[in-house]
Amino acid sequence: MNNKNKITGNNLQDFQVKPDSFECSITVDIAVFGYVGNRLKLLLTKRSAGGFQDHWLLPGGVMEADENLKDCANKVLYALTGVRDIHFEQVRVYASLDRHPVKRVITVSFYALVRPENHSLALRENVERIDWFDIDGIPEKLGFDHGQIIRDAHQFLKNNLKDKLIVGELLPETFTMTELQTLYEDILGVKLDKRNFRKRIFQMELLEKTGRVKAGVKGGPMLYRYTKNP
Amino acid sequence: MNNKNKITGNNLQDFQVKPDSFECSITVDIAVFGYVGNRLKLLLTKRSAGGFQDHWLLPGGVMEADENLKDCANKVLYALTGVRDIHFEQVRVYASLDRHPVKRVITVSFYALVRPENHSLALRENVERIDWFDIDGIPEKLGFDHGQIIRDAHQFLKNNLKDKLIVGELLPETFTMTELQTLYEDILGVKLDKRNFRKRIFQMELLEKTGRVKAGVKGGPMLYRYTKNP
DNA sequence: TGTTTCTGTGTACTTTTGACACAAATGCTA
DNA sequence: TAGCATTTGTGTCAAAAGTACACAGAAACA
Repeated sequence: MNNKNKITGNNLQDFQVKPDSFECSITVDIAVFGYVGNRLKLLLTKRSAGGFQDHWLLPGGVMEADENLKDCANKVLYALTGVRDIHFEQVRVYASLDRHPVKRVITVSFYALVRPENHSLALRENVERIDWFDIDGIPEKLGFDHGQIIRDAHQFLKNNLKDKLIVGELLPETFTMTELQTLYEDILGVKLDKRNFRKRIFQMELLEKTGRVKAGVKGGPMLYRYTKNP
Repeated sequence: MNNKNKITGNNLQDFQVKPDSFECSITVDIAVFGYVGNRLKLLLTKRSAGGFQDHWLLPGGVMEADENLKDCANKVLYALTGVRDIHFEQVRVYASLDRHPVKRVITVSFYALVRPENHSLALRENVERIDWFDIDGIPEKLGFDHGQIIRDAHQFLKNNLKDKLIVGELLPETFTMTELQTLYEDILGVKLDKRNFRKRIFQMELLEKTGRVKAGVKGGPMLYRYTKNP
């Protein structure tokens, strides 16, 4: 194998001596954001075996030979949360040499938005605990480089929120303006003006009134839903 | 290996039977943008061996066991263009099962901005041609999924241009406002108003006058440079 | 039924964006 | 070298978007 071949790289057919690959695992880690009790939360797990037993970890899984990234992320998400076909997006790749203590692991991170009350959490084998954490109350003891992955995913979520109304699965089918605003505030970590927020949201023309008000709340707030065909 | 282990994934220590990996190559493809003759260009190569001989390809290379993504991207960029330590950024990962005809290949794409006149191109082994193409004149016959990778990288560049003045290496050390504006127009694919563009750029306070004017151009345009410590 | 708490709304001000034209500087050429 | 052609460099005004701000009405709760 000469160096030129390595550089030009794409022509893998040319390699006869040894393959252009090395022992390494490809994994997917998912930052699953949820919205519980008016707080933005992140789903973390704690392992009952192996290293990092006293650390919290993002849910993640190993990619297999016959699946692509989306399939893998879907599989992991479904297996851990029971959620299928949720909106999630690739964030970035982590491939430092020393990020895993045992072997080379290359990880692609995603983020997903779910509504926790739709899915009960179950402890799996090798998972000792699984819990939602306030975004500003993430445990300090995180395994691997998951602290960085979480920061990156949260920033990615903030950036996306600027343009798009991508709260997707985070809210119930119908919701009040205050609920939507509180969600925005919690994701962005800032306080927003009620009247200006409503102005901004309404002129996106993505929501419609349901005609019903939410019971049990003073003031009788109107319930909204996403417009079907925007 | 039970399924639970696969799902929780991060605990690779637990696997004794077979590793959580499969035969696959990790490669890096770089969308190298340059600016020649007032046109935004993209660097492409044509192979002289292997498949896709009549197709153009992004420069790319195989990652090795002892290097991380940045090192690998630097290596590839240096080997192909002679450029070192250039600003480049991760764009995204491509991992479809069928994107390479021979084996499983997972590719991380980057983009880089260089100034072609600083670096002469050399044909390497297995590279039959190497050339700059206008961004709106990219050949149709591209190997693998490089058409998609190029579109994604170009979009990424556009998005970044909105906030930051990241023209980095694309212009010479000193340049006129018109040159900078033409570059912006070519990256974004739109016409901009001269006075509004200058207003926007100046209030970023990233440029300073050199005090010299560019010779050979009517009107005697002022030359600017980046402010050293912003 | 009174009190408390939350909702829902409009206006004035500031900032940002976008459209638009002409005199001065230099290159070019006859 | 004089005149012409081209390119630079600059300001104002209008529209749009963003920001600050207060109070009456609805429903819960006691």
